[in-house]
Amino acid sequence: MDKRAISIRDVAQAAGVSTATVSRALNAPGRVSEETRRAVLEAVKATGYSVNPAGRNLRQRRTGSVVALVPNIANPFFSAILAGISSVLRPAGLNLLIADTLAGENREGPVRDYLDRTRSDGVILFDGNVSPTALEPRAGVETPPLVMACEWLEGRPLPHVGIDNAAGARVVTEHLLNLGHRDVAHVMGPPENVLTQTRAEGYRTALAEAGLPCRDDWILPGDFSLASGARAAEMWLALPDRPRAVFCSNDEMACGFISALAAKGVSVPRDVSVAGFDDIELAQHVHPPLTTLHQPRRALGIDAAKLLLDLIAAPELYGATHRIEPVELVRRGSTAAPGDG
Amino acid sequence: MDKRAISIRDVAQAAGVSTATVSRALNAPGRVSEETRRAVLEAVKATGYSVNPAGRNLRQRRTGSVVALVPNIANPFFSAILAGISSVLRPAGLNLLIADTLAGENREGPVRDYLDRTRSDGVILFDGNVSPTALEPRAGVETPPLVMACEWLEGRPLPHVGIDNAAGARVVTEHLLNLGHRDVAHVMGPPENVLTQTRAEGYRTALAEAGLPCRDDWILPGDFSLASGARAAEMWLALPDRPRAVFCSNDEMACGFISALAAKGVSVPRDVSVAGFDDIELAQHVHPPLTTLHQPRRALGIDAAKLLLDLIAAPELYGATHRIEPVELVRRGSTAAPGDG
DNA sequence: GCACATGATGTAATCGTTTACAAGACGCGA
DNA sequence: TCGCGTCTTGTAAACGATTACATCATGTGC
Repeated sequence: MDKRAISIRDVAQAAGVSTATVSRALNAPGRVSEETRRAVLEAVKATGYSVNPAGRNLRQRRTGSVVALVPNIANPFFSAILAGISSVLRPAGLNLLIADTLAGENREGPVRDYLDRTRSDGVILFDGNVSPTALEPRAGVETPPLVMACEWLEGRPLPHVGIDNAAGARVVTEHLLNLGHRDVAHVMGPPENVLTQTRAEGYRTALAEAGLPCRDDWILPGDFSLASGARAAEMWLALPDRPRAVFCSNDEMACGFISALAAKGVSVPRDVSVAGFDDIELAQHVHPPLTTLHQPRRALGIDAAKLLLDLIAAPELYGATHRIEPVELVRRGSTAAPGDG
Repeated sequence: MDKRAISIRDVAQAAGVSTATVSRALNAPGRVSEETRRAVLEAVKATGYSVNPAGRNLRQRRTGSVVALVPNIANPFFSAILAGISSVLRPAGLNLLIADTLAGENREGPVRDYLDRTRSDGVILFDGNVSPTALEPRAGVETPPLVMACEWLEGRPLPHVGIDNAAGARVVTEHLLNLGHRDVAHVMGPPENVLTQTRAEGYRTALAEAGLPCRDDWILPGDFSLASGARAAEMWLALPDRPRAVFCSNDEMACGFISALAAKGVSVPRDVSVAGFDDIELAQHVHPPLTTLHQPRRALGIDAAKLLLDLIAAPELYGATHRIEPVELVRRGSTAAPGDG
């Protein structure tokens, strides 16, 4: 048994042809004769050869992998999306790399690292808060195609996959209004986040359409975390005239909100209706189960990966392509008409 | 501006040295004179050079990446573990690849694909149900170091990181016994799974130690899914003498169990105490919050990655190393003394 | 019978690094 | 002064694939 792994040379020798022919037989079967193709395939089987990606990548100036940059790997919101991405990438022969933008001190680091043709063939970026300079072209560094997913960068036309957040927020708010509520509060995400802003906009639009004023003191701060939802519940409790419906900008805050209320003996939805956004797994398991807006996470991942593959194949073809996945309101137990219980 | 990205040659030229010297200046600074080292670093900065991993990998016969093989990427149980892995890998200059063993038809595919030195520098395998043949050495293929995490392969001495599942299950069962329960049922995971078997063993040990018989009709089948937990609840309801305590082999089933009971008007923990295993995020948010055994998931990921790095550095040094993380019982609302409520 | 297109294959360059080996300079002890 | 180890550097050979180009045989149209 040899020490070195078998290479294309061994196959060539076994088949009695040159390495060029072996390569052609495997990658462009139409360009060799039927006879040699068979001989090569047989030699491949006999030797147990499989191509060495490092060699191929070097020659072809590719990396064979696509990187998904998420704000935080530990956030389970992304797992279904990553599964979708993986399901597209694997058949295409590409590896899925993951990294988080929060790793280390500066948010830019990982983005800069991977936004480089020698490091990845393409990037799917889930973080809309990277500094704009991180995406600037740098001298001597070719940048691979980039797809924004879920979040996006304001004022920068980049390919994007996501949902219509404003419309979604509007649907949720209208659901509360349709139940008969006239006083609807809103718990916001982190202020600088595009999702926060867009969802708040949808909320305001729905109120305006219904001819209702938008009261500033009914807009409560948050940061998308469970804890901030609980804090918002405290603020809500302290309001002189508590609105009987609350739309939280994401599910985690809605869950935190509900559980903090439960601890204070306030009943949902009898005393207050609470709705969320995202339809994370937790949403259907809290008590009461959460009314929320469903994001098709696996489909989003699949879309993002497909779009990226298209861009890799033909970088110039696409301007700022957008793919918007449809969303759906999921009515569960956490919302009800003001009188009900 | 040149078309081709800048390579080590450009740096060599700018610094007036050979490429070998540039390489040494960057990778083994002690082996060049202080003077040339400075010149090289300056040239690097001036040109904006960064090493091309494909070239390096080819020469060094490495891939620069480690792959985590999970049964199912979409399962959020793994996200915190992956975050832990990533936090160790990144500083070490390694990429984290993820793939699932369920992708495609055969469970072996991805394992075979990545268990190859030309494909990955190391593998962390979370699936204990891969066919043993998938790990067999193959002619012409060098296998990279492999670390089993969470699950393991019976009768095969492989490096492993995880917890003591038998002891954990025993602690949970003892908790129920200490509350005063004498009748404790058990909901099992998929029969062929090592975790299922080991946790069941811990359950039986605890019963035996307490001098209690282990009744076969109180051992209910399941498959680790929420739905199977709900089905187990139906079976429990149908039992002639319902045991007043149930230990579910994982949290998902415990949650399914509880919510199915709630639908039937059975109250937890008043009518029956329910405990789980894992302490997934959901556990603290169901109603009532679940008593369970906490697995330090991030720490497990960190451990697995560190062990793998050690193995990569010195493959021969380690036999079947095991690293066992301590676990902890988390008492929440789902368990109580038989009389309470 | 000739010019030329077509198809199949081999030769060798190339991708960008690292590193074995060699070589020159220098200092030091005998 | 000579021999030898140590430092520093350069030359060139890998690593393993793909592919531009050349070559040669064969077939086709006139």
